[in-house]
Amino acid sequence: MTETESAKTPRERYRAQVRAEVKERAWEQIATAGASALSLNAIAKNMGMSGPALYRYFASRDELITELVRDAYRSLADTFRAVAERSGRPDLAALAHALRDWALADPHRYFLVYGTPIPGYHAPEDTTVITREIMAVLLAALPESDAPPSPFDRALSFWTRTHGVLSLELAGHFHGMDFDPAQLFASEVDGLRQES
Amino acid sequence: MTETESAKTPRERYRAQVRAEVKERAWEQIATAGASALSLNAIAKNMGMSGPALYRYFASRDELITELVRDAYRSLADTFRAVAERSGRPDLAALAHALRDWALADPHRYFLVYGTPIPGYHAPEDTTVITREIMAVLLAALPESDAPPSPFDRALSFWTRTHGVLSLELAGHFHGMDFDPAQLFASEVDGLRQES
DNA sequence: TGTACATCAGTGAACGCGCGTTCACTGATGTAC
DNA sequence: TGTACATCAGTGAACGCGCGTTCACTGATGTAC
Repeated sequence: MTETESAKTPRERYRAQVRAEVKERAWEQIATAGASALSLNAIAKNMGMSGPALYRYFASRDELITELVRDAYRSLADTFRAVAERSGRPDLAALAHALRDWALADPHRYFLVYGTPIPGYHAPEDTTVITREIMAVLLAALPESDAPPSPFDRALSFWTRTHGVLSLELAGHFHGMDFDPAQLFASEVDGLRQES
Repeated sequence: MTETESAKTPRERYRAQVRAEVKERAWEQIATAGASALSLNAIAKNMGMSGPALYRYFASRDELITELVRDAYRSLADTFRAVAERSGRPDLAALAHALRDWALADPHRYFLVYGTPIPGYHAPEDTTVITREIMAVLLAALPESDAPPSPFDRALSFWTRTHGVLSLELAGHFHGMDFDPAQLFASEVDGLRQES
């Protein structure tokens, strides 16, 4: 028997399952009332358990949030990697499109990572590893050019432009304005090509 | 005696003063713990008053938040107007610079307006009047061009690009990356000119 | 200028609520012989 | 296969906390004659 995922005792499998369900409910709760309203007691009640029971699975509320943040980053990194692997040489449009889909699929997950920082909560250090992974995929889609801007500068522009549209769109700042955010998003990314 | 600001009874002046102080403390609290942690009781204690006393000045917590949101919008609109009046024909760079200064001066105020929506809270309808005012100043800085994009489209790009840099910068996503956000900000706004 | 009354700011007690977290305990599940 | 023991999931009670909000009340400020 090797040390694979499946080499788990029934108890370990059960633990993993409960942890997963807690996180699922946590996401539901975040989607309803936002990240700052995340409550272990409410999640427990929702699962038909008593509050203290969850302390078998998460040391504290902060640890749960940290897990969610990590999962969100991981999910985005996987999405980017999938795009890169599908198309041999990924182009910016494909990555942008994937990012937008990822954000729209779960706006609260997006805001958990890229929104207003949660007061008193500090993201774990190791997320920088994942962000570098995301950045690496992006840089691979940006071949070195003769003149400035450098690939790194263009990657930054990609990042700020996409988030500019997404954060305003998801926060509802385009409500009542008669235009298509998807088109604005696309043209902002497209503009990256023909700039000096 | 005319119906001017100064034609207030001492009691009215006192009320206005206390309301102002409550809001001041509210901003301090937001700066420390974020908008979702805003608490009337804590503000009252901070002012050396009992909690219920504030209900003479604000009908509810939501009304206080609404006031703060309105003041924040108002402040930005005034900033924009001041730029427009100072320079006869305001250019984008000046407006962008003013926006950035405004955001950096009080990141929490920025996030209250443009950050992750506060769960369960809905901004008052009349803020759209102020946002239109801001948009009008911006459009005045963008003369009609022969070819697309239209001034409106360029105003949108201005808006999303500036917020893209600002929201990522203020949320700390540039930490540890070796570059100057101010320069990125400037070059993003600058790029608006030379695009198709 | 003085008195009688109305207005209004602020208090303390109370209500009902939910939070994170600790703790001693019960009962079920797994392990060793 | 059966028994003895260890491990661990989950419970209910409790602690201390703070919240928004209502209410009956006191005392100070302003108004009318």
